[in-house]
Amino acid sequence: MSFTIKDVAKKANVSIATVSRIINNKPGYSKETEEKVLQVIEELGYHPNSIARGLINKRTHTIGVLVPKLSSMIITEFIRGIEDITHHNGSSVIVCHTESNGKKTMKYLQLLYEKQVDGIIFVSEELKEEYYQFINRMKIPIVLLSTETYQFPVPYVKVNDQHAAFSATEFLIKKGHRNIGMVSGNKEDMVAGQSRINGFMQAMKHYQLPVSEKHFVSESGFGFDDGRNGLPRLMKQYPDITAVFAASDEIAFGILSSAYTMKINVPEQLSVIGYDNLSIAEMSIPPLTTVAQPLVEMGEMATKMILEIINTNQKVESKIVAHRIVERESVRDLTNE
Amino acid sequence: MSFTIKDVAKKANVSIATVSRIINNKPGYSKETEEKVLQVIEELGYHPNSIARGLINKRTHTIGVLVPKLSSMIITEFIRGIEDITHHNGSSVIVCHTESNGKKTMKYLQLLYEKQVDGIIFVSEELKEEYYQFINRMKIPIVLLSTETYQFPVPYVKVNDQHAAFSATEFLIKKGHRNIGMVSGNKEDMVAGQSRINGFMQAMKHYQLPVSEKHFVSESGFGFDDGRNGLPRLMKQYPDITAVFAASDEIAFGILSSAYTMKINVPEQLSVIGYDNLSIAEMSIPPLTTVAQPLVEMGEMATKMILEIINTNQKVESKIVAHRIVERESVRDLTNE
DNA sequence: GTATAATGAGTAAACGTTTACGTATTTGTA
DNA sequence: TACAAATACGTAAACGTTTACTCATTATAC
Repeated sequence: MSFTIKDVAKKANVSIATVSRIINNKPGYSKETEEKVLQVIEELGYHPNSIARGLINKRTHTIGVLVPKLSSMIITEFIRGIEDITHHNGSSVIVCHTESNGKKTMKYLQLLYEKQVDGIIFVSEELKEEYYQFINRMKIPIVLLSTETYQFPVPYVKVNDQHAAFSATEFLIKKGHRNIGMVSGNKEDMVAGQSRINGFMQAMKHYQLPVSEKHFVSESGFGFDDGRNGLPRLMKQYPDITAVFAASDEIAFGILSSAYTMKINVPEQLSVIGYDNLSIAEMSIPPLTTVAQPLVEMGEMATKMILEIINTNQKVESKIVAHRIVERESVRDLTNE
Repeated sequence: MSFTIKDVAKKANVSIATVSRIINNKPGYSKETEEKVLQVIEELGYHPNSIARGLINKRTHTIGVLVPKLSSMIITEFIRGIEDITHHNGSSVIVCHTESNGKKTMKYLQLLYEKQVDGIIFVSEELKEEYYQFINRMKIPIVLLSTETYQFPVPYVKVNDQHAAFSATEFLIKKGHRNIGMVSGNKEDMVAGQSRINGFMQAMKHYQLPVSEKHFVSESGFGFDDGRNGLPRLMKQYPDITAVFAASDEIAFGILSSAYTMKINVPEQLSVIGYDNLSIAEMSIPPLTTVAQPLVEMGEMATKMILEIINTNQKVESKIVAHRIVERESVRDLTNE
């Protein structure tokens, strides 16, 4: 293998304690010894072994991230924010995708514990009791990202889904649309399911528009294919429709694609609003109007929170972050026509 | 903190050596002790500390991945393959994005060494001498993904870029196109720059088509904006163009978007072929014809290779993987018209 | 000049494992 | 029955650090 602190100590004719003090900037050595040791370190190309450090310090400078699936673009953006902050703080990240599978999640939780991560960011998924108990027993700090819990004292950062869905729907209404449908993802989904539907309904009711079964289509997930399948079904049960609220940008892309093959022009014949503001939302044709979650920033915030808990050992407050509508070209304005 | 092997040993009235043997399936204990110990482990919820294990075993079951930037979608797909195999092998991954910055790269290389990763996958970037020297001195196994080196004895997995670019161009030619342009990314890029241009030129020459300055436009990168900017420039210097080869799918999306705003119909007025076959290539409008690199599989292969090096301590062979054309709807067939 | 404090350094224990080695007990063999 | 071999365990060293303690030397104060 390569050199250890012992080699440095020997070559510099000092004790390992002194070397340790020097590389950690703890007092207790003279200018000359410092220089000598530093030079030896340089010569040898010595780098301290952080595994050994971790063992004694109980800090591994690693944080674990649990995500449902890696393929989802929204996850990618969260991770971007997370890795950014983590690396800026001299730590690194281990990402695990659970595929929303309880067994797998527990397995990864154990893995992360065994690897002694300093903290965990739990993303876009329900924090089940079993998970919480484990994390709690093992005393691993945790924060939730894009999900929440009423049951356990765990801080989170997310947008208010119902409110955001309300805003999206309201936006459509204010653009003069009356016949509005929704393609929702998995209704059972704790975080993105029912609350977005509720927001949609609430907006419709608030503006005294009828809302019934035919306005909805629920798919099994929040992906492209769900949108592709959803639109034809929705059009069939609700032919008068002029606008649709997609529960995610990926669903919206599916809708765009489906409309394209059905030769329905967006936004001339059909308006589409998405949810998330993925970075590719501006790349679609037409560019997608959507309700933005500040995804990268949310990742950053969650990371700062976990880091704060780790460093200060104190609780932090949950954060509801603001959403906003990003208007691009997929929604037609009916009001001034 | 939580329980250690000592706690288990004490509670089970055995020595820590016995406990260790049991959790590692090494011989040397009776059925009864095993049961007793296993039960205590269960009761206590004991999990071995892999930091301590790593210290003594010199295996951390962690591999490091160095990528140029995280935002690029192609990287995301590589990582998907990498994480999959890694996790299936009971290891985990630390991803570092270097932003193609030498200083940062060295910093991360040190980080990965300090964290004692078992191996490194180096993605889509030139392996500079400085990097190699470091890795070599530290004796960290490495494999290259989507990049190669003639200078150092390091295995890689990639497609033959020039060949693939040739195929893409040839595809266009066989569809009856004669006036073909190319939007290339950064020409300086070791891996995706000149060789794709060469493949394009080679195909043009092979089919006796003229090729000159006006056929090319080079941008600073391989992203969406590069495509968006590239198309107008290309159209200006080469108005007769009927087809364009984009050096990446992201560039192709930019071209699609640019064509949309310029009211140029794809593929009726302009054909576009991309490069990569990102998973979103089928989501674009129109769905993108492209030369496919098997991205996820390439990530998987690189991971299997690094794992093999780590486990067997032997060299492995580099792999050139096959590309193929994925025909979708962005290229017009001029031959039977 | 002596007592006291500050400085510069070394020694050794600790972190939580694995494992080489030693030893007592059991089993097998003749 | 006696002895060898196998089995079941324990002891202690090692992995590469950090750090509490200790101690000698030098500086400071009177």
